[in-house]
Amino acid sequence: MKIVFMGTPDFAVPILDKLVKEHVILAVYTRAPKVSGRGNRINKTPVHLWAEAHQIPVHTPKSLKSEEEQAIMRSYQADLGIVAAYGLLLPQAVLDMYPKGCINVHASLLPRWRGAAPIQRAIEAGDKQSGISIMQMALELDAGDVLAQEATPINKNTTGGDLHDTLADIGANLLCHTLANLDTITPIKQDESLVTYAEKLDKTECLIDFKMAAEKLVAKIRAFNPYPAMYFMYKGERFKVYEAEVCDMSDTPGKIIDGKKRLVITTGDNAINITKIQREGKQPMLINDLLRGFQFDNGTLI
RNA sequence: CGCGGGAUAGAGCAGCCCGGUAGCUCGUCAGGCUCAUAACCUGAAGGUCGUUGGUUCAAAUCCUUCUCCCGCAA
Repeated sequence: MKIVFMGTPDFAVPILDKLVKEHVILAVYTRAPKVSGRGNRINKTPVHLWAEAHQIPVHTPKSLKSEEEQAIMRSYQADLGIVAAYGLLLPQAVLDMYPKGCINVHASLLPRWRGAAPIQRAIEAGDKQSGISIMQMALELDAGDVLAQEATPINKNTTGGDLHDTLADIGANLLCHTLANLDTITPIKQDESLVTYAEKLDKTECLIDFKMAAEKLVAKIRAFNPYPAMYFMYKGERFKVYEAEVCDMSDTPGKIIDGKKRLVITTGDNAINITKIQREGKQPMLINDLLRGFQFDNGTLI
């Protein structure tokens, strides 16, 4: 099939890799390059770079609402639009533009976790599984009829990064499988009573609140590993926490109980034993490595 | 030119401000002790102190070039 692809982050790249082998990608739409990163350089999105490497035309409109942009998109005369974490809303005119409509790859088992950060929110909430939903897009966000789903388990060690990679992979395969069988699939409406929303990740929620329950905190740390990463401040320095486990011990929340041979800090109900950490200016490392040359003062309240 | 931290033994760090034979914790290897151990004791190996040039009697340390890594902000 002839396809116009719309996507932005890393998540979309494995999907493109797979898609390009089985279909014709006429054009790629992605977010415009913007000033970002160290040195404030102008950086192109991962999808943008992929498209350039494959010599496929790239468009980076700020919006698809204008007639002009829609006319450009229409000129490709594609059969189908594919969307994977694009970041722009598609107007009805765009959805109607393609004979086969627009199909979206979403990283959750819809109707659970519609929205911006389904991968992290699923882990944070303690879900036992996540998955990919392929859906026929509707105007309302992530509300379209589901064409296919595939689940994957979330276990005690699954990080946000792990799940991201796994789902991108599943998404690529499931999308291609779905496209191959598109004519035989019966779309299924989402059960509106089961809808939940995955709030966008916010920097302000990354500062660890040690009054939280240990178990919830550990889940959030896992969900936010490796990005955006939960952290705490100690003597004016930021420490990102990548891995931690619940630990039986009770005291004033936020107190360093043991900072010499391991790092145990109390929480609202219990305590967490931090096992992987990153200092400013350093790579993430196991706590044992850090403690060979760096020590936390016992009894310090964070 | 957005702000800032860092590169020292296999790992993690100190030393740098106030130049003077490179150190700590751990790991590794050898030996010892022990019923036994991730315990303890003794000993050993292992570093052109990221790169370039300079200052100096002398540079990990002061100045300079470049490379790489990372935190913040957006």
